[in-house]
Amino acid sequence: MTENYSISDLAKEFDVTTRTIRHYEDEGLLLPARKGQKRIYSKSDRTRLKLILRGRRLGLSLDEAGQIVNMYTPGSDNLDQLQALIDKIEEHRRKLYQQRKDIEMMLKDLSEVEKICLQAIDEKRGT
Amino acid sequence: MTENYSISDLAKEFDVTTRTIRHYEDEGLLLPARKGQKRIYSKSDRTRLKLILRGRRLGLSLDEAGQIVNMYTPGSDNLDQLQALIDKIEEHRRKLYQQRKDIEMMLKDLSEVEKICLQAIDEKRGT
DNA sequence: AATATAGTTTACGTTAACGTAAAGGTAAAT
DNA sequence: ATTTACCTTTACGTTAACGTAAACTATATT
Repeated sequence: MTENYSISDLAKEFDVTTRTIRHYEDEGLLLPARKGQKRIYSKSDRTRLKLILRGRRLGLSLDEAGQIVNMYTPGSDNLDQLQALIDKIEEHRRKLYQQRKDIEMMLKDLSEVEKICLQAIDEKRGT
Repeated sequence: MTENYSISDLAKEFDVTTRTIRHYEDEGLLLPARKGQKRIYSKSDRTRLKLILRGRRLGLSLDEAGQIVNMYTPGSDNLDQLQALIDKIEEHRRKLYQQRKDIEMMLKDLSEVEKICLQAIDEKRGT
């Protein structure tokens, strides 16, 4: 087992270009193994990519997305750093709350607009 | 009444630069009245700005944000266009659902990471 | 053996969303 | 009257996140 993926495997699965994936590597967000020249992506590489893309969908910069992903593998022994990490988590959490609020409001607004549209259509029909 | 605002009023309120607001005007997303040279923003101008910024926080491009805001003032008499608008609403709604899912997952992940951090800190303390 | 397919590196190009600087206008306060 | 505080337009600059093209390698298929 231990599932491996080629670059185009992942590109297809997540609907991005290979260029994008290589770019993430250039920026230090991914570091796949090599078999000769070719990149071999492990299950955990795939997970990292998935998390990065999730961050991007939420409007994060690559840098921010990278920081979030790095949270997942603390690897830090230092108390201060762990505390700093927790602070960052809290900060990001607040952003997510705000975003969720934005989404709820926008959904509500969209329903309003839709209602108005449907009424307008109905009136047209009545003519 | 009828509340009016200067450009810096809005800039302060929404924590953006005046440059940003003027840029939105350049791109046709805002069209404030003038008093001499100066821009005068009405209540509805302010609302438009608020909606645009909300869209931006959700990762929309200026263009997309503009389209959404324009939904709020259909102004269309045409049945087909109303139907098209409803379709766009539905499409955007799907995106918001996806985003909300992303947020929930990330919040869950953050909680996990936090838990691990706290445990690590606890162990350190135990030493 | 030749063609197709998928991979590689290097490097310049593009676009959106402003930043920033220059050069100036207007109105109130000192 | 001149300093202060905002406002204006014009226009070039910047950055992130890739796109795109060129030139090359390796493997597999016909």
